[in-house]
Amino acid sequence: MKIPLYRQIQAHLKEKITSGQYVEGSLLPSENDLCAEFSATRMTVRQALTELVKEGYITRQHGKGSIVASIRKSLGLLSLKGWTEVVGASDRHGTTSILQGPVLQTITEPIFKHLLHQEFHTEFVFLKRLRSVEEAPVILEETYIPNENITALTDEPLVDGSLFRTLFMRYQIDVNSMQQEVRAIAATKEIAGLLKAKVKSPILQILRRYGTSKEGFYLYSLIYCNTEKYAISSFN
Amino acid sequence: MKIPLYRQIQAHLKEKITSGQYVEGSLLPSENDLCAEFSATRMTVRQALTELVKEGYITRQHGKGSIVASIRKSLGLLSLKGWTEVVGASDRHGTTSILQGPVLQTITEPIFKHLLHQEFHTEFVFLKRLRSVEEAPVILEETYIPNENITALTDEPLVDGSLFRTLFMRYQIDVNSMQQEVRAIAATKEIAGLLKAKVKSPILQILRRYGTSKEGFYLYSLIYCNTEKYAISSFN
DNA sequence: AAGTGGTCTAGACCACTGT
DNA sequence: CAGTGGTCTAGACCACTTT
Repeated sequence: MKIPLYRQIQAHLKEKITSGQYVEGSLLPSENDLCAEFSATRMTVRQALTELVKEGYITRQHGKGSIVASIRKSLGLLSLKGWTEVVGASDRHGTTSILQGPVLQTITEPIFKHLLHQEFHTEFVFLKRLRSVEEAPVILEETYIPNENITALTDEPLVDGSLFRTLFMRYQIDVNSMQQEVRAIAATKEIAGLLKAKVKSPILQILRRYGTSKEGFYLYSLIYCNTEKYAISSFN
Repeated sequence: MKIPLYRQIQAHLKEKITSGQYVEGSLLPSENDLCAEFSATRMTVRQALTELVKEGYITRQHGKGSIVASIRKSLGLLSLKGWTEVVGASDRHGTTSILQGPVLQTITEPIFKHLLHQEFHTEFVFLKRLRSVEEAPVILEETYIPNENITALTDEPLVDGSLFRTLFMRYQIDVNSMQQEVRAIAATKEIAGLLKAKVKSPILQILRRYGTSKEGFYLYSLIYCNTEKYAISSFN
C-alpha cells in the first residue's frame, strides 16, 4: 500500500464528517474502536486524529472523546462577522446570487499577475457571485478556476450552491490552504452599484489564492467587501 | 514532574532557536541525538518536533533533518507585502518609531468592547507605534497590554525594539494565537496626518486580540494601514 | 553505506470525564 | 467505577538524502 495507514483513516473520517454521517457536535468512535476497525495501534489512530484537529474538523476532550467541530469554517480564514450570528447556524438569511457564470474565459485582471501560478492566458472557469445578509449586499466575489478537465462545472448547478463542496464531491478536490492580500480601496462606480455603497467609499479588497489537495491546482478569487456593517474576521 | 517531557523538549529547542543558538537555516540535532540528550524515545522527541513545525519554528526534510525556519513570522498572520522583499530579510530599511508610551492607561476605544476579555476599565500598558518603509509611514499601531505585573515595561526599553520579544525574554510570555477583525474605513484627519494620506482616503483597519502562553492573558491592537503601496498578506 | 526522518507495532501508566 | 484521551517506552522496517 502506498498511502500511509493514518492518511487512510484520516480520509475515511473526513469523508464521514463532510458527508454528514458524523453529525456536528457528536462524538467520533473512540481511539480503541478505531484501532479495532482499522487493525491499527493507538499511535497510528492518534496521528490521524491529530491531523483532523489541525485541519479543524474535530476537537478533542480528555476523558470524553473526539468531537465533530462546529461549522467547517472555510479554513478559518474569512468568516463574516455576524454572518452566522445574524443569520443562524446554517446561513439561511444569508443569500448568494450568481451574477455571472460559471463560464469559460481568460483572466483579465492584471492584479492577479504576481500570485498567479498558471500562465496568464490559460483558460479559466469564471464565476461572479454576490453575497447578501438580510437583503443587503455585502460581498462581491469573482472566482477563477483553471480549466483542468472541470468543464462540467459550467453545465451542472453547484452542489448546495457551494463551489468548494462541488469540487470535493465531483472531483475529490479538497481546498486546504490559502494565501491572500488585503487592501482598502475606494469604491468604483460598478462596485459601489453592486454593493449599494457610495462611489469612493472605503471597500475591502481581498486577492486570494487557494491551494488544494490536487498538486499544483489553485483557485483564485478577487473579493470586494462592504465593511460598513460587517467586518471580516479571522482566527488563529 | 508535572510538565510532559515533550513539552520540556519543545521549550528547550524553542529557547535555543529564539536566542539564536540554533541559527536560521541550520539543522537541529537529529531525533536520535535528542533521544539520547533527553533520555526519551523517538516518539516523544517527534511529538516535540511536530509541535515546533506547527508553530512555524522549524521545517523538516526527509533524509536530511529539522531545519530552523526563516523569520519567526508573527504567526503567519500579518506580513507587509514587500516589507521583507523591499527591506531585505532582516527588516532594516523598515523602521518603527514609538509615538507614545509605554504608559499606563485605560482603554478608551469603545470599538474594543466586544472582543475584550478583561474589564473595560482595568489598567493597560499603552503603546503607539508608527511603522515606515523607506521613510514612508505605512502602519499605525496602538497596542494595549493588561497590566498584570508587567509595569516594568514602562521603565526599560524594548528588547530589540520588539514588544513580543520583550514579553518572551522578560516574562516568558509567548504570543501564540490571534483573532482579528478587518475593515475598510475612511481616513480621519489624525490618521491621515500620521500616515501621510489624504483625509477620507481608504484605510485598512485591523482590530486584533493576541492569545498567549499565559492562560487568560491577551494583548489588544488597533491597527491602521495605508495600503496604497503595500498590501497586507497572510498565509494558510 | 550511513544517517536521517516517516510510519507503525504492542504494549504501559496516568489524568480526566462520565455514571 | 469503566471508558476516554494524554503521555511514554522500546523496539522495527522503510524511504529519502548525503557521502
